[in-house]
Amino acid sequence: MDLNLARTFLTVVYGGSFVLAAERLCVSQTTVTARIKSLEEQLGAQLFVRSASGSSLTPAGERFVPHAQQLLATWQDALRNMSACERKEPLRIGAETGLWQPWLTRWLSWLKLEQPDLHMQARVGQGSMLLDQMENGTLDILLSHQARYRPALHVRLLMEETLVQVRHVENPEPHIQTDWGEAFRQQFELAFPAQHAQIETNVGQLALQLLLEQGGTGYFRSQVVAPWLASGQLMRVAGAPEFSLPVYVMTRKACNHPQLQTALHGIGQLVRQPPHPHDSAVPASDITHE
Amino acid sequence: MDLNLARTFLTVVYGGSFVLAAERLCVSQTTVTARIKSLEEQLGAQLFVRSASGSSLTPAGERFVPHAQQLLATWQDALRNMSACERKEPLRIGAETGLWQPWLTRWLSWLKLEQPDLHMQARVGQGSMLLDQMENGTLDILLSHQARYRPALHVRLLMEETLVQVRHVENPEPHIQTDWGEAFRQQFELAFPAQHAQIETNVGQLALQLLLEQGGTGYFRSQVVAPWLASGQLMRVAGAPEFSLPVYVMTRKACNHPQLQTALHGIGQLVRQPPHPHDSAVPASDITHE
DNA sequence: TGCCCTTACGAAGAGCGTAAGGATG
DNA sequence: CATCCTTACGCTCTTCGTAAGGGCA
Repeated sequence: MDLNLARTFLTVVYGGSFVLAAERLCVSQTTVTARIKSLEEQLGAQLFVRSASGSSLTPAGERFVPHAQQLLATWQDALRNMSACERKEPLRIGAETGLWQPWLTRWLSWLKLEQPDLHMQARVGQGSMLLDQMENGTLDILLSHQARYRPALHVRLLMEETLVQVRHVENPEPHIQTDWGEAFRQQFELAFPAQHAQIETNVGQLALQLLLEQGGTGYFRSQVVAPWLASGQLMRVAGAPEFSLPVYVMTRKACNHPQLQTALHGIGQLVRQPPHPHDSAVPASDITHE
Repeated sequence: MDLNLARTFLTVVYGGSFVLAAERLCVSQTTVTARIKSLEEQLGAQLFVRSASGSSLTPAGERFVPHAQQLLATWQDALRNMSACERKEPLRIGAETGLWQPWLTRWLSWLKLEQPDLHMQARVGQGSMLLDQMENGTLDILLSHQARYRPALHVRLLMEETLVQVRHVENPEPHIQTDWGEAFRQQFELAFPAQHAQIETNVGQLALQLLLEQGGTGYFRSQVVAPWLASGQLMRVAGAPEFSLPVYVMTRKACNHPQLQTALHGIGQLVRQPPHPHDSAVPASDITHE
């Protein structure tokens, strides 16, 4: 029995439906189905009554609730107790400016859920500055678009995002340039040798907000702009090349923080998940929240 | 976190070494290493001090013991509570005579460990009789060398054992014939048309015991006789053909006993494991225990 | 028809065993 | 140098996501 099953069970209980639980747990709905099914088999009893309006507990499910709570509570307790005597030094996590949304934020909340008592320190900044900190030993783990290979560092390619050029439907001006890192800059200058941006920024969300309000053209991560492309507010610029934007996660080999592996595992999980409904379904509020 | 990790942890604690824990859990020793390592990573603390004379708890490990116990106890409690209101009808398990050792015995003890409160009924007998019971609906799950395909039954090939002919090193007489089932009998008569056995039995272990004490020749499962072949008490009969002996597990599709899946899963696990050290290392005592 | 859940299936990852190597008394 | 544990590697099974289907208002 995996404690994930108990957690999934309770999430369904609290939410009242598999769909909602899936969202809260950041997994697909079929995964919730499979987990509940597995739990039901192990317990030898049906836990939920499925209906068109959601799922409600059977008597057996009702009786399992306190046990599930106890299991999770015991585990949390154990985590607390263990980390209590461990080094109090925080796990220092860095992310390049373009990456804190949504990856760093999701990552931190995942970590907080998983290790409630973990002391962590999050920094957002220029890639090269953070890379220096990694080498200094003043940063433990870094999310960046640029990799720097050193004997003391461990580099892993997390994923490849795609940058596409989009424009406001009505007004293609001004040209807004986002600093997506050194590698992108080089590629971009090769593709558009004579182009000079009217506006430059180092935060994608800022550029996007400007573009939506004032009009303009610029490069953005395809996942991020997908909802506006769908709604017709933005459109792809015909003929503009796409760029690939790798994301690396780096760690110091010398870092022996006990939760380093946990953190690495967590970010690995997150990037494999599809864009969360919340992230794309309510684009307007996403922007205003910044 | 999987509860297996907690169970493994406690087994190591009680036994004092990874090797011993591996034996008790019927897994390889590297598996124990991996599980403990995983647990240590999730807890962010080292649990054992490894030494040449075994493993002892670190302070952190010491503190984790009660939590691990609590986790397992809670889960056992949940199982008890769930099955308490379930049908009281026992899960009826059958096995053909040749299969109760070692498979049925291991299976039952695994089930008892996994589902302490499961009410079960074990029957050993002639394959055809048990097959009839399956069709009658008076048996839920059956381990047999013969398959019978019926719409109401679900058949799965569990594994293929190999029968080899062996003889006592000094004395090849008498010829002892074990009834390994219908399929084997047919194959055997094809291979040895004129042969008539001096002694017939329907229990392999009985034949083996006779053969070891009195001398003789006969067909046995290769895994079972391996230790005596190695020790030189027995030898293969040159030129004698090998026979393949399939093992099927059958279930009634109509059976909705809540623990049926658990049981199926368990036997699937067991057959994938190598012959347990105990089973082959101490052949003499194995025999006398019967 | 829309919502909620299940089934089928392929791909990625986890778990486990074998074989070989390091440490420690 | 024997015992106990770890590492490396390959295989298998599990798990998860995508796509498609069923039941119920």
